[in-house]
Amino acid sequence: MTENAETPQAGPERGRHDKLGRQRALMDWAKVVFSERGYDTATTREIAQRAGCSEGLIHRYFGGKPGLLAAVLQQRELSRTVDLTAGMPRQATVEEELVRFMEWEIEKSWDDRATMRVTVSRAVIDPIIGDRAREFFQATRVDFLRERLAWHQGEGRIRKGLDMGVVAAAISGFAFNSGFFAQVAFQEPQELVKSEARTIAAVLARGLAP
Amino acid sequence: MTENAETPQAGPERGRHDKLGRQRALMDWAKVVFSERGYDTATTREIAQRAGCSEGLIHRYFGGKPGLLAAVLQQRELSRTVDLTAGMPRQATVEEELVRFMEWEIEKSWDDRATMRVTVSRAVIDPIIGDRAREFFQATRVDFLRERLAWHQGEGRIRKGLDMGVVAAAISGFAFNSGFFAQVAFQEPQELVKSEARTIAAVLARGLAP
Amino acid sequence: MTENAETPQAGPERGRHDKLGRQRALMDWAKVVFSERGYDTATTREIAQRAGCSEGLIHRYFGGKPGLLAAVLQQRELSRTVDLTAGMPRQATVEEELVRFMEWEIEKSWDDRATMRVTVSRAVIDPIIGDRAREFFQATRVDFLRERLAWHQGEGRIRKGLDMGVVAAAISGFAFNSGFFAQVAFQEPQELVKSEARTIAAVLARGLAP
Amino acid sequence: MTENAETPQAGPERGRHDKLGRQRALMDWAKVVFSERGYDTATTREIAQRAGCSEGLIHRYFGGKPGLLAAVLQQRELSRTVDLTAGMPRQATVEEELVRFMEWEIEKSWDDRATMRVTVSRAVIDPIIGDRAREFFQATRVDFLRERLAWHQGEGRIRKGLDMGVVAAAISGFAFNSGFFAQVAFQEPQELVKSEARTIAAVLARGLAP
DNA sequence: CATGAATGAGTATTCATTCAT
DNA sequence: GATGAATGAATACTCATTCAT
Repeated sequence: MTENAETPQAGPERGRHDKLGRQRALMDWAKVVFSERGYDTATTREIAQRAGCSEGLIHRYFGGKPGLLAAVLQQRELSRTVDLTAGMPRQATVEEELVRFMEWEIEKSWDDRATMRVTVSRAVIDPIIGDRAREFFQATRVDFLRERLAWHQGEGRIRKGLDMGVVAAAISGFAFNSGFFAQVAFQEPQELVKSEARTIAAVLARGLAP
Repeated sequence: MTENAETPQAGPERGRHDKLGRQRALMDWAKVVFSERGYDTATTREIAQRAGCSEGLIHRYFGGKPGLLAAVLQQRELSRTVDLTAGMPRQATVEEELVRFMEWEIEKSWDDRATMRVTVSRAVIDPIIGDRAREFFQATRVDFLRERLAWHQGEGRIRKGLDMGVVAAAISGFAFNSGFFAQVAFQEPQELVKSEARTIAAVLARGLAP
Repeated sequence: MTENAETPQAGPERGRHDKLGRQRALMDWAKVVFSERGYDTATTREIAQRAGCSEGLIHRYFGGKPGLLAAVLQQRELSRTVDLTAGMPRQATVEEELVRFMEWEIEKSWDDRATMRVTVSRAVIDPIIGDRAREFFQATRVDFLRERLAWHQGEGRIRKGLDMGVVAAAISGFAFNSGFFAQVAFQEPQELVKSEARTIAAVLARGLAP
Repeated sequence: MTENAETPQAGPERGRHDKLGRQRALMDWAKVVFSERGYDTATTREIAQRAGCSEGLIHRYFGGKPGLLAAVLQQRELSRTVDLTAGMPRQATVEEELVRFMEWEIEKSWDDRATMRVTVSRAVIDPIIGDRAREFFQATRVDFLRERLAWHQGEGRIRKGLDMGVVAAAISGFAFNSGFFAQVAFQEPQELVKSEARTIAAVLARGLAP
């Protein structure tokens, strides 16, 4: 739940050969600077300075400022998907399944709120980032949740006739809204957000039951 | 459902003295341009050109680009709560109530997509705008919905013991997500979004029932 | 025969509104700076500074550095063509016609050697400028000379059966070589160049005679 | 007539120690890249990449980009006068002599167009290179042609009283113009250029005859 | 010796803002 | 009051060169 991005590792010593270390430092600080200033207002110069290396590297390694944002976004979602699919065991009840899913989203959203702010702010405007963001934010999560719900449906805990794809999409959207909008953008306290999520999970579970 | 903001009135004839007409044209086109390009990427030149007047006026009237954004953001707050309370009669069932509420949100979000893009894109980054946006996007709607749900609860159509404030907040968040994110930002077709909303409304209504 | 481009008029007073004056100053100083440093090495900053106005104007008025070069080139050739066709009366003999033509080319090349240096240096490499330069350098002059020679041929001073188009092209090329290459690039003294031209004109006239 | 410079030998295998091979590869590709892009626009990176070795070597071997250009420019001076005098037997008529000379120039210019582009593009701007270029392009050829013409004059095929030095200089200039400018810079088809040259050779021969 | 990672000075271009007309 | 010409500060990106490996 801590914001690990606020104080990235210092980059490699000046002049030393360390491509990987510099790429990492650049991406880490990009997250910070982008989130402090917004994508447009952030300057490649500041990112490079704080990462402790030369501006040109941003262009050499990532193909410029837009490439850097894309790289940050990608890296973030890669690690998150792994985390989602690996880290969450199946739950015994639908309600518990939904609660876990929402809590996970809420916590993860908080962890990298910095990156999410920039990404969303940009996605709303730039269709390229928008598409990418949708894929990242939604697709993997909806797939995951649909599979879980379908399994519960198969086990007879959800009534037949409901399309789990649609339900999963809707619930995933709700979770995203809680995690990002309510919590990050509108700054509601996490406990409140989570409690709302639990309430709604209960209602939904009851509504889904046979 | 038509986008009234995409083609604002052309401003007053060039060179004519018409302060009010020019201010309106400038603000109308600012919404469009800000929403098309984002605040930073938008240029005062383009706004002025499309509004049919000179760049200098943006500074004279609004104190520059930030002032213009502020004016746009502020103006919007006036007009919306009205139609919400006025235009929507109480419904006989909870499901119908939720369906209406969500559809209204989805349609309004579409009509207003230009302004919403600007606002959200900024709100996500700038906490001050974020606060204002929350109040506007959420508070009024949550109040409205809570009152409605409480009424249904009083009528015995929703089981006791549930906090309608929490439920209303959650549902309102979901509606916002459908209307703005799914539909506007991620460009899903309105019919799909609405159909998802109806499905989830049914599930929720069932979950709320005594 | 003086190089008028070396000390252009000072541009308009700073801040004054004078679009035309600034365009002129910019073009005048572009000639100088381009010729002093070469196209690539010249900087828009220096051009603007010496012209006494802001860098942005180069982009607003001419569409950037390449546009500025093109503008300079065009203006120069425009005035030259007028000069050529207006200023040269028909001569009584073929030899005199050729001598006059060559001397004109040699003198004009010297007058704006600065611009020619840049243009040629660039034309050799950049096909766009190359094509344009060929048109300017050759087409108008070849047309002019062909017409003159055809007239002499009609008068019986040149033998039938020779294609005046081919002859004109060749002679024009030779003149260009004398005026620019020998004189400007290779720095041979003008008198020597002219005397060579006169000699060859005599030989050619004799060779063309019936 | 084939362009041997356009596809130089690939350099030595990567990482192998082969100083001489690398120097040659670097110079060969420098000619090509300089001529394709011009000196300033060419990048050491591209040259090194195409030569198949690392950028650093350009600095180690040649002392940087300017040094590489100097090396290219210098190397060329060695090889050309030889084939001129060796390869061309005396002709029986003046016209044939001129035709041969011009055709030789046109063909050589084409073969060497890469180097010529670089050289001319620089010579036009840089007086030092200009001087060297004149010596090379002109002096040797003028000497050669003067000797030939003087011989024809001695044989009574050219009228007395004409200064063969002046005539040779003029004709050599004309040949240079055809070979380089018309053909290489302005991209006229070689056959057209040659045919023009033949026409003018006939006219000149006739003009020179006693 | 050869590599390629790293540098930083330098450039064209953009744009909000000012101000002469 | 309205215009649009002019400004200059700011920015992403390039590239010759250096130097750790």
